[in-house]
Amino acid sequence: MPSHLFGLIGLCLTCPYKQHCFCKNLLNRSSTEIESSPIKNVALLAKQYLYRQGDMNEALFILREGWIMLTRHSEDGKRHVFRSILPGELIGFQNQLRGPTTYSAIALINSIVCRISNIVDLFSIRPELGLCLASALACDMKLTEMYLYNIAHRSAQERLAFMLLELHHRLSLRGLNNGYSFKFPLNQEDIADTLGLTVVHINRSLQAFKEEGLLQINKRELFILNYTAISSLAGTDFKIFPPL
Amino acid sequence: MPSHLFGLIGLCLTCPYKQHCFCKNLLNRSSTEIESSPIKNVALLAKQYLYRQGDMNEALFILREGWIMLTRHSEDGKRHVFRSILPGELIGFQNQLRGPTTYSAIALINSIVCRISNIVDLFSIRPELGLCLASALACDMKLTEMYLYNIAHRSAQERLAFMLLELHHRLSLRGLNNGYSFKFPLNQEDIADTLGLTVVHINRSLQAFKEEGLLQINKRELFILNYTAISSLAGTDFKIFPPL
DNA sequence: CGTAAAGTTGAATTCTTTCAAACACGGTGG
DNA sequence: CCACCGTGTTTGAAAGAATTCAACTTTACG
Repeated sequence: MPSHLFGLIGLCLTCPYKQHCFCKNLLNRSSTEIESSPIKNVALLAKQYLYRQGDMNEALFILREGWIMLTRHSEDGKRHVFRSILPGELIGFQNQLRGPTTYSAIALINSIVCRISNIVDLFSIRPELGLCLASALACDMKLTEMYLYNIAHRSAQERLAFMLLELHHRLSLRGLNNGYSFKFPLNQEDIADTLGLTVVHINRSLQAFKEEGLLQINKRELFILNYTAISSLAGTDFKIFPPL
Repeated sequence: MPSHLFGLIGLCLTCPYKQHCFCKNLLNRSSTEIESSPIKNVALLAKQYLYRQGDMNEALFILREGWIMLTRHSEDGKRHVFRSILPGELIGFQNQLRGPTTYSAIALINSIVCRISNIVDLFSIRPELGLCLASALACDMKLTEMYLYNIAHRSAQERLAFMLLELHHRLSLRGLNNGYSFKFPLNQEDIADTLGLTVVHINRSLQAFKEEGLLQINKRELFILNYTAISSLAGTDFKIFPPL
């Protein structure tokens, strides 16, 4: 491929998660018709911020490898984790809206993101991307709404069961699970801040699960031992979250 | 205007909330270049459903007049209100994703919605709409995230203050307020189900506000008497939600 | 091996829910 | 015009879920 074409599609063709990316429908076209585009990979170390709440950020990002969390800090010191971003997922479009970013993006483990710096150009060259983007956002919205529902109306154990299975489901769609177990880089405080509970309470809930033989955690790997039981607590059929 | 052009732009030109609609950027163009499109108005009576959770719904809707709530019922009888839809706002795009609708849309008062039935055609004729749509979804997302944060981390009175000012803000952007007061068709159960609290507790919180002279409710109209006090409880600067 | 970060435990407190009953109000029909 | 009915609002008391605070233990890591 000529080097001036190394851009959107050039990088995408080598992306291991291209089938989960919002732009996947464009990949069916011949790549030679695609213009070069200001896209490049960025590496992040564990605990490094991609951007911070309050920044004026212009770019769009897609996670290629790793695990990113979207977090919001409030004046009174509380933190909320909006969601975990898994490979193939898109972040940063919200920053296109007027005003500074309302949340931070932080890598939990070493990660690689694909950075699209000039969105306006990209969308003027390929307006069909707009609809792809809208679909990706609608998926995020659906997920966020499910968290909203769970946090608003359900008990600590139910929320926890929902979250763990939700992550398992999303990882499975990407082949990032190992049957009923998966790499789990979140600590108990991250879980607490995702579910609107305290670390202490998450700790007790997790222990209850372990004592009842529902799951096990070992060296940042989570093993679901009794899927049926956790699933009935979670109370959600994850088929409502099909792949993009 | 020739009658075959009475479609997207024909209806839109007469829409009182066109400046708040996701498609507003297209209205700057000459309307004669726009093809006819399968768009029409639909009237809803109070308490009538626009669509129901579980339906296979294909259309996109924009509220022209009235007040719609997006609700989700769970098997155990609980209800969650995701959000109130105000004139100019878009709903139903999520239904484009595979699978049945995950929530219902119900009119609280008599309403009129604009129905766009063939989305695929519309977006193939006007691909730029995709980006407009994505921006509208990003706004919804931002709002939903703020509710998520409030519900997950803050007290009943704080959530309530947030919700009332959030509605006041969004209504103000549309000129649907009357200074510090506005038409308020929600009952206490609707508020409770939006905030993840019980009616009883909402009742007590509202009374506390009334006793301290912060607000007053009269014949479905809400009067904010002490904006500063409620605002400090709400703890949010609504400038983060600019018009589209 | 020593320090910092993460996880665990108990007891007391607080906020919210639950349950049950009463009240207010608007609309309808006799 | 009044009695009645349903929906929505109000009130009290007891129970429950999660938080707070403070201390202790374990794990990770240079």
